[in-house]
Amino acid sequence: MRVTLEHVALAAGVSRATASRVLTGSGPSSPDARRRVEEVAARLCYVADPVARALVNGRGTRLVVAVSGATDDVLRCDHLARVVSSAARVCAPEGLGVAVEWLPLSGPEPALAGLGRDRSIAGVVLVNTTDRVLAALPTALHGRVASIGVGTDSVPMVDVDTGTVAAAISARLLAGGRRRIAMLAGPPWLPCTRRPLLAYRAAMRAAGLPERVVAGDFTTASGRAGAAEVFRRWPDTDAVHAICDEVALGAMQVARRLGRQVPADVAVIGFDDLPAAEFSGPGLTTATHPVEQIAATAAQVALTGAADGPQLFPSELVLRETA
Amino acid sequence: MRVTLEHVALAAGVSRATASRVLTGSGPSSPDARRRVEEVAARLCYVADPVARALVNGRGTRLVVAVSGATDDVLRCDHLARVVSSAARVCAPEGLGVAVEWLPLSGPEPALAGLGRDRSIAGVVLVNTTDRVLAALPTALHGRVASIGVGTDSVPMVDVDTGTVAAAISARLLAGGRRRIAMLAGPPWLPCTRRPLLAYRAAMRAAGLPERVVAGDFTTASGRAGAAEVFRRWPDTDAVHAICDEVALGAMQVARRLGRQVPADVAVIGFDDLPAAEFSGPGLTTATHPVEQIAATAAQVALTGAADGPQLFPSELVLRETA
DNA sequence: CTGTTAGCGCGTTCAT
DNA sequence: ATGAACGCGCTAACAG
Repeated sequence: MRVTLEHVALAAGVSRATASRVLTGSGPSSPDARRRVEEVAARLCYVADPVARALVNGRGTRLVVAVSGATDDVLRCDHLARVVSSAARVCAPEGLGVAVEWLPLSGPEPALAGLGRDRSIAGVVLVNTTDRVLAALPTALHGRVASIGVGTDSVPMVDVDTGTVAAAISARLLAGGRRRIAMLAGPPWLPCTRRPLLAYRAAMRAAGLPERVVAGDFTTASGRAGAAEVFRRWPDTDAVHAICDEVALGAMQVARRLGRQVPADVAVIGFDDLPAAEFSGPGLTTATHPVEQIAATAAQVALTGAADGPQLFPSELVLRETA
Repeated sequence: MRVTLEHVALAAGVSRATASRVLTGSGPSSPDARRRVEEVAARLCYVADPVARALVNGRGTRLVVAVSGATDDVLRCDHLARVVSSAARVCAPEGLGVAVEWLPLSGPEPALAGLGRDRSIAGVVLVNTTDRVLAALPTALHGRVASIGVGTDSVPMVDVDTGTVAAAISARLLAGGRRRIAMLAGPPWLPCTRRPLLAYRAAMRAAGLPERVVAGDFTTASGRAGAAEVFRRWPDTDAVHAICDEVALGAMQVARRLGRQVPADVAVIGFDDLPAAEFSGPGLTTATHPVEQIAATAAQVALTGAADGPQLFPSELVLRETA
């Protein structure tokens, strides 16, 4: 039934070792043997068992996407789904699968330590990494880990260039005559959200304008709560810079409910360029986020260990009607 | 460095076999031995290597999500991402990973046959299954496959109850006074899209109304093209029943571009309840689609082989402004 | 109930 | 250049 290396070697009249050398391309082999083995392998549709292969060379069979968050609800978000799916596409050709793991924000770190011990793990992609996780990263993982968002000297990072695009967003709002600009920022414990926040602050300082910052997370509920707080504390706010589209969409709902016209009274800009941004009425001005490309790169880096310094992908403004 | 079963057995003063029996719970073991082994395993943070385990009992290390489609772009869609991510959540605790594979619509079937041969595959979840794939399914996969959409006697199916909800959608449109109702249907080669189509036809027939069907796929581009064709062939159309939200959103764009008011002139109903449906202006009336739940169930079935007949999950209408 | 033995399928030393 | 032998970590069959 199952065609193994043994069958191939037997049919080709060589030993398993020779057949292995030919098929993996490692080690010497005579042109004659090579031809025969390859012919037999093709005819028998032989494919090496990734499991046995992983066992012997200890490379593991799966890439783990590890997500930090307060609860394991973080495993349920659409953004993560895109990351996982994209990683799965780059893993499939190697015979590898993708798994997801939740890294709690606080409490002991059994999950993280477990990743270092698990021999079946070929690589780890960190998502929403915290300083705490970075510090506690098992050394056993060095060389086969990548982080989406923020990294360290020993863990390579991949992300979209949120700093540059956040500056462009501030510039866009200022150019449109807005002067009382609020930012709906990300969670303070999430290092990768600091870049857009710093860019916003720098822009406000350069323009001689006050900062109006409310922290939250990436949900529309957070957008609603954040906008409510903004308009309560600073009723004359004429622009909202949201950390992401979902937050922006939630903020728009509240703005309208409070009698503000968008964009006449309040301009809104998000980030991610989700499908919802195109179809919202009015169309949400936002910026692109190459999630799939970032995830694919992170997976490659985690698997190969080949990191050529931090990788920042560009983001482009998508101008619609809200700003 | 690496703590293996050998270490645990040694430290507990028993043989590997006994330690294995204790930890897997298979086979007899004295209470005394059990206590010692478990204590040592916990202290050493021992976790069995899923790779070695998979090699010996031949259960495989990954679940493959196999998607039929004209091109491998089907691996890039958001819906699939949700399926993969959800499957990954149920696989992770078992030490399994998830992979994705593209099954071409035509040409030879090396991909499908390869899945049957690959010993590293613990289970297969079919997505967008065609009759052709179902017919060519390797018997080696029997008992560890599940299909999202449509199945056969030997491959269990899991899906949302599209027939019932499509009937409810037709009823809603009719109750709203619509009489010239068009359907933007799915690809004819995709069996699982036949249920909503049949429900629509039955409703039209029962109401003594003519059918207006245009086939397409699940993209907004297809929604735009479909709507353009609908309004060209039947300019008096007063309602559009779209196979999914993306199509509905595209159709709405075209309807407005053509001077139709939504919902005054044309009612629109989609399916999926995507985030974009909530934020579109006007809010899109649609129906829920428990994608994550379906995918999780399909993964369970594929992994355990425990299929209690076809599983249909209910869908509920979400009434917003477009119908 | 337990320990010993024998593989699972493959890569990789060693000899030759 | 090739083949024999060993080992990866674990479970299953057997004998005690």
